[in-house]
Amino acid sequence: MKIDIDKANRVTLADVAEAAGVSEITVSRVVRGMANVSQVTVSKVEEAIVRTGYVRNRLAGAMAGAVSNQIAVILPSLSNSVFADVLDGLEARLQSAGFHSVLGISNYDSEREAQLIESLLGWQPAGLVIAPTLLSDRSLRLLERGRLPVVEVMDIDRDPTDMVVGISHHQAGKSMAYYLIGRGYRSFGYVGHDIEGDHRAAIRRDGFRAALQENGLDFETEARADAESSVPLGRRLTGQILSKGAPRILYFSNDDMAMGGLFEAMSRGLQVPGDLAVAGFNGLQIGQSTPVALTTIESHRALIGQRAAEQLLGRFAGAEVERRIDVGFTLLPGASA
Amino acid sequence: MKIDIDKANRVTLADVAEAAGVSEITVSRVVRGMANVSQVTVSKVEEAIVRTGYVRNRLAGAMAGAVSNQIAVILPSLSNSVFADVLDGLEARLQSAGFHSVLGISNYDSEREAQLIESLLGWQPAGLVIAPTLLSDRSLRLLERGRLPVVEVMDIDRDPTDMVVGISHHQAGKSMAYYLIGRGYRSFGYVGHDIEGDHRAAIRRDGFRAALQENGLDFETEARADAESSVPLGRRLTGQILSKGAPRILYFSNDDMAMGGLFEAMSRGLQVPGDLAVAGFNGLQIGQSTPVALTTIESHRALIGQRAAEQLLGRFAGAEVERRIDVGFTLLPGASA
DNA sequence: CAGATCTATGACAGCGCTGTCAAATAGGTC
DNA sequence: GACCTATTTGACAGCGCTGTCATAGATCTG
Repeated sequence: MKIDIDKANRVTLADVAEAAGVSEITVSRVVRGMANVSQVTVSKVEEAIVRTGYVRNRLAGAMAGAVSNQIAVILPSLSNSVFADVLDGLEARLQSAGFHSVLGISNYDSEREAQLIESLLGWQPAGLVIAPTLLSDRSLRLLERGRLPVVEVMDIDRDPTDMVVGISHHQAGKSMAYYLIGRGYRSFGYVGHDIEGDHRAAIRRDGFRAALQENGLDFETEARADAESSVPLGRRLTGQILSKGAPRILYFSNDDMAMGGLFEAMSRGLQVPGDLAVAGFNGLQIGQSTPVALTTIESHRALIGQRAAEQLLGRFAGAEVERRIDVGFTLLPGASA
Repeated sequence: MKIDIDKANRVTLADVAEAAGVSEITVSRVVRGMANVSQVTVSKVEEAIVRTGYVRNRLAGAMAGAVSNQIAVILPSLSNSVFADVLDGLEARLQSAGFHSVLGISNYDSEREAQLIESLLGWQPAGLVIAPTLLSDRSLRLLERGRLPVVEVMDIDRDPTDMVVGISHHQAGKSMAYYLIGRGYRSFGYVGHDIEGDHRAAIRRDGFRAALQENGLDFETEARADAESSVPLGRRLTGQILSKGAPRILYFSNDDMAMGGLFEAMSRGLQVPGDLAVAGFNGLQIGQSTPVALTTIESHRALIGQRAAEQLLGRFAGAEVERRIDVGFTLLPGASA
């Protein structure tokens, strides 16, 4: 389904040129803020632009000049605030440099992801930012052929096609486990959401588990569901675990889930961390405002977006930029574990 | 700052045409899935497309054919999950119809908003969706001149330029007040964030207050800050109010703030709703999972996005669509008030 | 089988802009 | 004033695609 844009009586450069009594190219120069136009002409043209109500046609500009200020952005989801945060940081930085993002949401579906890449590439964007689900071969081929700067974001645990900005989720998982073991915990349980789709959550869990095993430990219980992460899901699964004798501490796949755990414990009148300790991942603001602050790992999502933008901008400016940026994570030692 | 797209050895329609031994226009027809091409030719061309690695150039297509599948979307913020939800609903619907959104974030700044409109309009989008901050005259002129379908989203309390999808925030405020008065509350306080920027919050407050006044009541206390809404802010302001003798119930500018209030009360060992009752707005999922579920109003944000998309799609299809869509709100009677 | 009707394919122009190169004008120097 | 170096302006082609109109076969009708 496509639409006719009203082509009739649209104001073009030629119209402005005529109104100002100069040539098209001169108007073009003024519009683009180029230096080599006399002050007098600039004012004449600017006046004519206002008078005619000219709006720049970037389509034609991008076409003729082989430049674009659009950046393709592909994310797995927006209902998860984590990606909204990344997008927020990205947009802020891109926007201040005069770029716009064109969005695609893959819903953790790698076929859809490939389609999106192809479709968005068709707009000849200047760059691409993607939080990959599980890049299919087709996707990879498209990216390579694209010959445009590509930044993969979120996890740096695997090798990027071009550039990558994020943190090591494996390390994040491990770090949390080390911290908790150091705090004296020995009896662990895991509560997670759909790990098939969210491979980063899976990597964190693996890291956590690896650290446990280094210490001769393992998860005693697990509760998982094939659904997107959410507070109610965390609550429900925690309820399940509690009803069959819980471990001393629960590691959640992320803060949403952990908040659910916290609430379920509170509802049952359990003391956190006395009766049940809780740890999450992401460092969501809300988790730091609960009566018992959540022990979690701040994943600096907005910063990831920002850095991704900067990688692109650097490339555009012709700079040599690093292929791999680790923004690092911060363990937030709350009262919950 | 602009960038050279690698123009060299890019595969064009002409290349595919040559490879397939047909004319450009025939390839174009195949690419666009038009009916009037023989099956034999289609397969030849498809094979050639794969062989050459052709990627459609939508820039040129949009330019030549006066069609675009881009939709400009302008939102005040993304860190507020409310807008992320709208965007989520919008994207889902648009994407399934083959459209992409080009994003702009105004940061509640109406000057910025006007710039974004102008800039995004330059990409000749097929439509525009905007959650207006406070449309300046300049913005309005741009929209009118744009001659493209425009959907304003969020609040339907004022007249739209073209179409509007949302709810009446005034009514939402009123409804909550009526409900609470009906529940027997008589002593009210208000806790709000930056009302200058977020005029919808202001409208809700006005509605709430109007309903109070109809009953000979008014807010006894108010606490406000010139910051974006957040859980910690809600908590801090609630703290302030509580330390100088609180009213029986607090109406918060939204659920984030209300969650903060809830947590502050819990921290102080107050019973909710026994010692302090709490009401919010938005119906965030998390507020329904707390030990004491939040009394709030579900604002159906994803639905707003979805409907906005449908308005556009309807227009594109040439249908007569309503100018004003009220998606309605749902009062969620939680245990908190 | 002439004439009418489809179906499949192509030629051509042009969307609105900008890169390139050339020309005209202004300003400076001895 | 002759010559040289900016500075400012413009002519022209072409980016890659699609709308329009034309043409050549194929199919049908009585």
